Amino acid sequence: MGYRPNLRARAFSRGRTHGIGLLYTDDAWIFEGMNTQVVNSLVRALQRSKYHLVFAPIDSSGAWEEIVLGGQIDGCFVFQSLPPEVLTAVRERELPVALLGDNSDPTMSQVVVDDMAGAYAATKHLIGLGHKRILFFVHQTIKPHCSIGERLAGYRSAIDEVGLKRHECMLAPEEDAIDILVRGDNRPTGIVCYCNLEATLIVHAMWQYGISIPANLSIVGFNDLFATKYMTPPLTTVGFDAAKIGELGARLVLQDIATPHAKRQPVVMTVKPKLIVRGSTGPAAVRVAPRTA
Amino acid sequence: MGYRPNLRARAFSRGRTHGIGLLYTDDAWIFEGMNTQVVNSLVRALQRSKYHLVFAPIDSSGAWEEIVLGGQIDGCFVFQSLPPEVLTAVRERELPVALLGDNSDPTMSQVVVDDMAGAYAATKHLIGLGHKRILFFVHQTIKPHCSIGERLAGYRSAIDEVGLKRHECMLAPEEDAIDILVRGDNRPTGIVCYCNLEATLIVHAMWQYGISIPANLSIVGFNDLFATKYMTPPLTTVGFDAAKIGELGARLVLQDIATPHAKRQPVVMTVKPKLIVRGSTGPAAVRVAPRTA
DNA sequence: ATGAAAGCGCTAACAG
DNA sequence: CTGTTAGCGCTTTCAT
Repeated sequence: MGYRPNLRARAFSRGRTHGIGLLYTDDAWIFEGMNTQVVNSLVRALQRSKYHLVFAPIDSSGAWEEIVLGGQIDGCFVFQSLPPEVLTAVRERELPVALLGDNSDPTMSQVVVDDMAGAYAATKHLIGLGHKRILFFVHQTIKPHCSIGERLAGYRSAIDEVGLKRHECMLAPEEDAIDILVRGDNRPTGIVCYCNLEATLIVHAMWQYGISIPANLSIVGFNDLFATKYMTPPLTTVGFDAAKIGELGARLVLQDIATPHAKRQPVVMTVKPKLIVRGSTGPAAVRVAPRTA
Repeated sequence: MGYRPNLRARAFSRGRTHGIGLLYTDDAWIFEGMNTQVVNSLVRALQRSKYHLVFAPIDSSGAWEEIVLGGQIDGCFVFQSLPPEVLTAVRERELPVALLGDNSDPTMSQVVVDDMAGAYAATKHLIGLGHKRILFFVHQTIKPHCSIGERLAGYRSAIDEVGLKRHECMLAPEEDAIDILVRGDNRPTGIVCYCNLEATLIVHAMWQYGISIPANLSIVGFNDLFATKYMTPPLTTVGFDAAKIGELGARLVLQDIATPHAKRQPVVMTVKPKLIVRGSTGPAAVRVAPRTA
């Protein structure tokens, strides 16, 4: 009979807004790559439970404080790492929370990707193709993040296992990597990239140098996206189910909302990545002299 | 002295949540391409004014009704086209609103991109390079959207202006476009793509056929993204300032919120695109026989 | 000027 | 089990 409950009054009376915050800093790039898929699944998973996502970028305006402390949200997601004062505020408010892509605080629920396993599989793939000199490369624009260490560990584990020599180029400009790939007689024939960004940059650079992929250089990346699938050549990459992260994360905080603070238990859920072999990797290269760019 | 106003109580008392809805359907792909930048700027522009974005995907759950009719939001953005009952609800609620990427209702405020000018510039660019057979291509996965017609009109206007023949391949699978590009003696030497998706697909296909770009085929796309900038070759494309769309949109609805319903005036704001010339276009091709894929 | 009080629309506790 | 009422915490109006 046309009656509509007033959601503001209900929120006031019940002490719940049915909003869940998404706390993130600029450098988390939540609107890039796989992250958008995580966010998308977050929105949908929450909507299914009659909740909505409240975006709370942490910036100098301090608007996040209003949101977190003012009772605008019933729980929140912490996207990657955050300034300590934000975590403190969340804790003191006893706000249900799930960390997304951050494992720095074992007392909080979290969902993480098994990056180590992913990088291990990627490196093993190159080793299996006969590559002996394999570079691990992280571009300088990548911000410090736990996955860097995880992926590096996976790479090292595979390399060490077969007694190869490590070649690491960490948080460096791509010029450094190109230098290593193009100069000297002992150039790497394979490269494990931190993510699709490095892969894209390197493919682009090699194209300029006339080094063909995978004939002369094999490349593995991370992240399975439209753009990587249609690179020339299509990128061999470590993919994972990003939507699952959102679903699991939503379940965690919704569960905690329904649980009195005292009986909440931090739980960590892991999503397993898998290697997707495409055209950017092949048997260890017969080397050709690079032409100058 | 540590006092925190309770936002729920304030929302109740004042009758405003400081939330602005983002109404969209699945097929609007708001987490793809330029759209993510629009959304991102929306979030930031609102936060600057102490508002927050409430994502309201229109799905079968009908959750949007609660949000729109239940007073969960003080205004909203309509992202591309929506089912008519949603628009009706928005209108009846007299909710301040701005259309984003949709010009179907002149009685509502809106911000649009001048797609016609963009496509015109793209086509003129190819004409200027001496191309005589220029194809306009929209992939089948693109959903009906006003920009398709606009871009087509821009293409036609440029083509007709110099008396060339139109070649249009609308809402077709890429196989159709490839067919046109690869078979026969009178193949197009230039192609205007609806967006970066078509450009990516075509570049990928031509790579398989051994047709080199831009030597044998020139391609112009739409959207300026990391992925298009680092394509091989880098894509000549029509770019526009997506962040501006969010800023203007936010201004429009915030303004209307501060204005009594009776005195609100629909205003349309246009953002001008510009052609970014990169490596995927060059002088009209000397044709080579395609090798079989 | 400052301070008291009514009211927003719902929920939950309580009385009948 | 149904019907009444107090109360959530702020804003705004009205009296002082």
